[in-house]
Amino acid sequence: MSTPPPHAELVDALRGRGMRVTPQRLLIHDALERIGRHATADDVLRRVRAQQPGLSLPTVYATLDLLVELGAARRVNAATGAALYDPRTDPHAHLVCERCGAVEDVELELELDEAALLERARRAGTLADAAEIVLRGRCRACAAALSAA
Amino acid sequence: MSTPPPHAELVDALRGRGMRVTPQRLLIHDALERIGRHATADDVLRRVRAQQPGLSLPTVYATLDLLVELGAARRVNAATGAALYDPRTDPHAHLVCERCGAVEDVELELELDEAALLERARRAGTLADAAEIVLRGRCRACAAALSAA
DNA sequence: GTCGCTGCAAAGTATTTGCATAGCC
DNA sequence: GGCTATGCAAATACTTTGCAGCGAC
Repeated sequence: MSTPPPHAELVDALRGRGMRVTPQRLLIHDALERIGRHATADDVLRRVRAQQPGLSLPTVYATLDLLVELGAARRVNAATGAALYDPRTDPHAHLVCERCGAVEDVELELELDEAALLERARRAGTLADAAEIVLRGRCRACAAALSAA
Repeated sequence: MSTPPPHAELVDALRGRGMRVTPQRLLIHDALERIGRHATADDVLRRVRAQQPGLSLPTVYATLDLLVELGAARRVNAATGAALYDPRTDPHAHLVCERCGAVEDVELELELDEAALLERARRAGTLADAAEIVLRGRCRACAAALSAA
């Protein structure tokens, strides 16, 4: 099979920083990847509980924040109550639907993607290293429902 | 004097919606304008307490959210703990300094301002009506301190 | 006079912290 | 075996809600 060694990158990143490779970290990383989209700490906990019943929410928070620091995830503050952790690390925005509450990915374009924002911030004298774009309005489904009415 | 009638726009907006013009609403609006930059609900409360000792935090939250709805302020989720309310309603981004915790304005450019993001989101089938851009990194002062070292 | 807004208190939720133990290195 | 990460519990912090009284209209 051509399956790459699982977690290879995460293990390397941890080892490279002298951090420990624990089953919790691997499971949480795996769970977020499998969910495949932005999820709350609680979502991740529920997903992992089946395989690791003892796992605790503080550990999930600590590990997700660690993944963010390692560049393996992003934290999204949609202000929907709980923070979201997103396994996608490529440039894209999030739209919070004010009708149904859903959080949906929106693809950016080159000219207005996050790299351009970081570059702009640097020209303003800062050292920005991450950009988060949150839109509010109606998601595709709710927008379609509205225009049909 | 050329001083415009104070609160004229806010009063009109409230009346237009059949809402009441209360001293609390005028004071909170005034306080946020005077602070002139993003402030927490608590910042606003402290600012107003001198003139209106009885004013309560729930009223401040309700009123600030009302100002946002009326387009007289914007809510910024910097994830620094408390939400920020910003009297500036023109397109600009916010940078959260990961060294000193400060939140600083960053001016955008036409090509990547919020209108462009909304337009992009509409092309993706949504009905986005607001965009919030939060950068993370080092503010100007901390960036300068770093490069001096 | 009516109905919406305010003040107070309290609840609810998300996230972090402290400390003892377990387990990776 | 040392020292970090985990699990548990509790604490903290922000924001919202429920309800009674006041005041704008």
